Amino acid sequence: MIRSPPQKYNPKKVEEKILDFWVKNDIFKKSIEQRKTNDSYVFLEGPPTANGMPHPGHVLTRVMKDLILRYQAMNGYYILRKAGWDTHGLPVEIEVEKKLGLKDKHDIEKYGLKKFNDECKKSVFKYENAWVEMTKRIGFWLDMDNPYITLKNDYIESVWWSLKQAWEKKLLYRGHKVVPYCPRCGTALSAHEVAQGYKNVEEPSIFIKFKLKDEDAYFLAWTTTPWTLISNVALAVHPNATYIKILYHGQTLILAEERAAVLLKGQEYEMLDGFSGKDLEKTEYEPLFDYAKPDKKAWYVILADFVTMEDGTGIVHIAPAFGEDDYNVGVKYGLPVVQLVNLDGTFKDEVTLWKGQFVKDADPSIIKHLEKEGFLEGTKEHTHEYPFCWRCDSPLLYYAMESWFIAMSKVQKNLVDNNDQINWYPRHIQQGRFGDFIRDVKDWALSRNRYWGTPLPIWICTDKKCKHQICVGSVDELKELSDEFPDDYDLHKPFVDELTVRCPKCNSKMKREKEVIDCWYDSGSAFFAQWHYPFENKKQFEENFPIDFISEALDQTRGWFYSLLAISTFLFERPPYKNVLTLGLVLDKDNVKMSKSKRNYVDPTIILDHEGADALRWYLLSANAPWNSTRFYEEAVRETLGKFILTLWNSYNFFTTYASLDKFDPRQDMIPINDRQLLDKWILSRFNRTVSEVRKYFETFEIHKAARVIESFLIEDFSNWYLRRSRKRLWVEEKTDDKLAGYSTMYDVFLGLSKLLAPFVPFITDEIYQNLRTGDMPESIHLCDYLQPDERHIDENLEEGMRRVRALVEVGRALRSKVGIKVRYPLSSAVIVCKKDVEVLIKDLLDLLNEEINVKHISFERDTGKFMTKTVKPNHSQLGPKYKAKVKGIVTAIEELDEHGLYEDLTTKGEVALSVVGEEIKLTIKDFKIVETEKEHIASTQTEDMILLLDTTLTPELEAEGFAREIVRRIQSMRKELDLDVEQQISTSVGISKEKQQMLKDWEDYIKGETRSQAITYEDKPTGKLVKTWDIDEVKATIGVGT
RNA sequence: GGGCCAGUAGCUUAGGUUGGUUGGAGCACCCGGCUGAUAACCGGGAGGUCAAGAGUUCAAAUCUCUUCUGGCCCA
Repeated sequence: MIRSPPQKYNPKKVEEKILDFWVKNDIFKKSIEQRKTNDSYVFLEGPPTANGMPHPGHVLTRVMKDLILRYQAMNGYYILRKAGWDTHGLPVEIEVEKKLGLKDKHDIEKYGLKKFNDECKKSVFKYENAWVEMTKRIGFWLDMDNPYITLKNDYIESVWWSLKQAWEKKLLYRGHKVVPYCPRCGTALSAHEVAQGYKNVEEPSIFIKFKLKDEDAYFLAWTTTPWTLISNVALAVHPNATYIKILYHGQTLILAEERAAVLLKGQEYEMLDGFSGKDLEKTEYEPLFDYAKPDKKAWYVILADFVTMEDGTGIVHIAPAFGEDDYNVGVKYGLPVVQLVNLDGTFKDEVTLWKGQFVKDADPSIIKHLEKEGFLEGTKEHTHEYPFCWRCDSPLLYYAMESWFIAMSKVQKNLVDNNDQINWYPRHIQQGRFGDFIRDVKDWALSRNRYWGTPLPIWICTDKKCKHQICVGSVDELKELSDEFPDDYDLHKPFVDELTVRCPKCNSKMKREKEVIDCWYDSGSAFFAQWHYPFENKKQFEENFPIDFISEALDQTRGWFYSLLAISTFLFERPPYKNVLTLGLVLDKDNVKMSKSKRNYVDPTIILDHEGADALRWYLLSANAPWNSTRFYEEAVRETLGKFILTLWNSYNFFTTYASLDKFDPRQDMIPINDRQLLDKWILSRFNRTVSEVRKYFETFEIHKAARVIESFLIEDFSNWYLRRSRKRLWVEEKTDDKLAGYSTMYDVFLGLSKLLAPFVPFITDEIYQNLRTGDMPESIHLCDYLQPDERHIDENLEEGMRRVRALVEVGRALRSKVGIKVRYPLSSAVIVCKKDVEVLIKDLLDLLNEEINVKHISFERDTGKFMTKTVKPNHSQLGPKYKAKVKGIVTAIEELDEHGLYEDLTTKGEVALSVVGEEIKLTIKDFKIVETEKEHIASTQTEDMILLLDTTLTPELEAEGFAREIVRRIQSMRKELDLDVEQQISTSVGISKEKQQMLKDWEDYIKGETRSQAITYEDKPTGKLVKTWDIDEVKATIGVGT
């Protein structure tokens, strides 16, 4: 039996009830288990780090993943939804350092690695509860009881296995490379980590003069990093550029001609000489500082192609220790690597003036010093992007460091091929942002000089002669090599470093390379490591590879999306996933990216409490294309609640109120669709079309479009038209077939709509479903199948006819408002002038039009002749050019003619002859404008190819009927004010003039019926529970309502 | 400096592939109507140099180029 739910919708209460229902009845588990024998749809959860609170961006990814998975599940696919946690890496260490008050790596070692890593392990799950709660609360169905966790021994063992594969393919090497380095974290960062942290900064850039050794002249160079000048060893020029020597403010300077033209524009200088870059090679100059004691020849001009003429002076200062280009060109020329900076980013002791200072902080003081020494030519504020550490926000330094690498450049071709096989949404990322990155792939700097991470499984023999290197690929292998290996072990530091490992060649002790690995490698291994492959679950791995669908935010493009592809490419030589949906960022109300530091993000739990998960989900899913950024703020979600969720609830409430009153039973009372009204057939046609569009949009992940077609179906078609037009049908006392047809249709639509919406808004849909379902249906909507459109119920002509009728209603109402006759007053007739085929489309739907614009009778005509008068007026723009000065005379002549006769003559004879100042002029219809005017008591309007005419005559009878409706409306509003039940009977007394009483006489039954009045009495002073006096168009009426 | 995405009413946005009547909606505002759906509904009004400029074309919000602004990514 259909119940009538509470009128007010309380999102939090309903959603918590449904959550409880799911848990108590194991619905999530059942939704997976019941599809166990079906084809599977493989999903991989990108593991979040649980050591920070979830924010709106995380909510968006989780909502989107859930939507797709629910959709595919309802389509019958078997989907595992294993949760995952990313647990290693710097962010965790930083948290712990803060907590323990440790300032740097030295502090950590002093504190003890075992204790430190134990703290890290604890810290990782600090916010796990908040994450689990959020995930559940928003309705993201994820198996959080059996997650994969990157810190587990099994997981690490799988990662080691994969590294050994790389080792055996000779892809792992220890290299020397200039890498972005975080002085605070004390570790190098990989390219995709650097990519996380570019910021625009405004910094001083300076022009410096380097004095030539054998001449009283200066090279003018430019830099944005003054602190690197101390380690300067060379100046680079472009071999093919032209350089000039000039006299400027009494000094001789050398710089690129092209740059001089820009920098010294409008200033006076004297050209002394010119040469090409090549001519300058090997020219020696004097160092700015004497701190460096290079072991090789330094301080001369070298040639380099990377010198640009876009900024600076065309002369670039070279410090091989601090730049990739610098390092490479240094190798070529055999330049010394002068390294005067400690690993913590401070100057070494030999730099007496600034020793111990952080290099970037020393910039202003260095600039001052250069100025004092006369080497500074000028400064300029320069805005550019500079990389910062993605976690601790320190500015990165470029450093020549030793590190372990994976030679991704060797498999670049495979990466490109594999990328080509992936479906990217949106498409442009494939060859754009991601493709660019892959085509120019750099070797992956894998090792990290840190503590909390998967240890690099490489051991090197300590014997000076042997130096044998091994990469360990399993726990058994390590056991084999170790003197002692306990049963209770933990594959982290310091355990792995405390093992005594023997060299298989010489039996000497081996020492592990002390680094841990990039945590992006951990998460990128998830597709096999989650199964402890290849040590266990081989079958499961094979069934779940490749992955059908992954989805994360745009910032993962070169993060997780890349690390998955990279690892899968060198391990299995194939792409790891087939479809990847890249999500836009979540921005605040002012279009600014949400970040902790700006504190501009909304706490999702507040919105979940106020507006609920469904409204939150619907907003995120419908606001924008998934890959576009979406603004997020509470008012927006509140609007969604009002517009969509509550419209759904109110219309559902409307249906159930009446259906329960009539004890509508879907098992017995359903009327076959063929026996229902056109209106019913129409909404079912619209519904099935909506279903088919929704499915179409899912194919291409155009989720916003899917959501919008549903929204417009619900609001425009179903709520604002179908239900509005069906109200009267439900208002009859008896259980008529038509009323049952209405209930049947509403039942069909609500049941169908709930299924259609279930993946989007899983709570309210299950709430509705629970009320509508009959015993033979699954116990939750999430155990149902998704809908297929039923083509038999799609009726093109019916939809087109209805569209036209609605268009007529629109202009009809506008017309009434224009002529000033309220809709409440009926008019006797309307005429539609249109073609035969249009008439066929709409003739069966005219009852709707009748009621909406309140006319007694509607008929069709092919032309407007009976109602409109056609006259003609001279068309000046035609006549003007032809007759010039005579026009005035022509117009006067026309005015003297009978205007009706004129039109007749023009249409029958084709022309009229006028005599103007003795001259005969013949005019055709083209020389006139045709003007149509309505005859008396006719109003006209037009839409598309249909003209609607109204007879505006108000007879006394019509006026009486309208007045009766005025009275009804007042009584109804009083009923409402009294908060009466729908069925409650009342007694009504009316105080009104005798004349109006007479008017109402014929309509008493109507008034009684509409207002459920047992009797209507006329009294001078009406009585009742509520008595009100109304002004009805200057008529005073006092009405009393009693129960 | 390069790449990608975007810029439409006060706000949120549709349309853009396939150029073609007067650029649609919603929120907010004003006027009117309707209502036994009270976080409603219907009609009307006001609000747009479709970021700017140029080009192609009979015709450009739509295609092309340039510029500006914002976002993201890279160097």
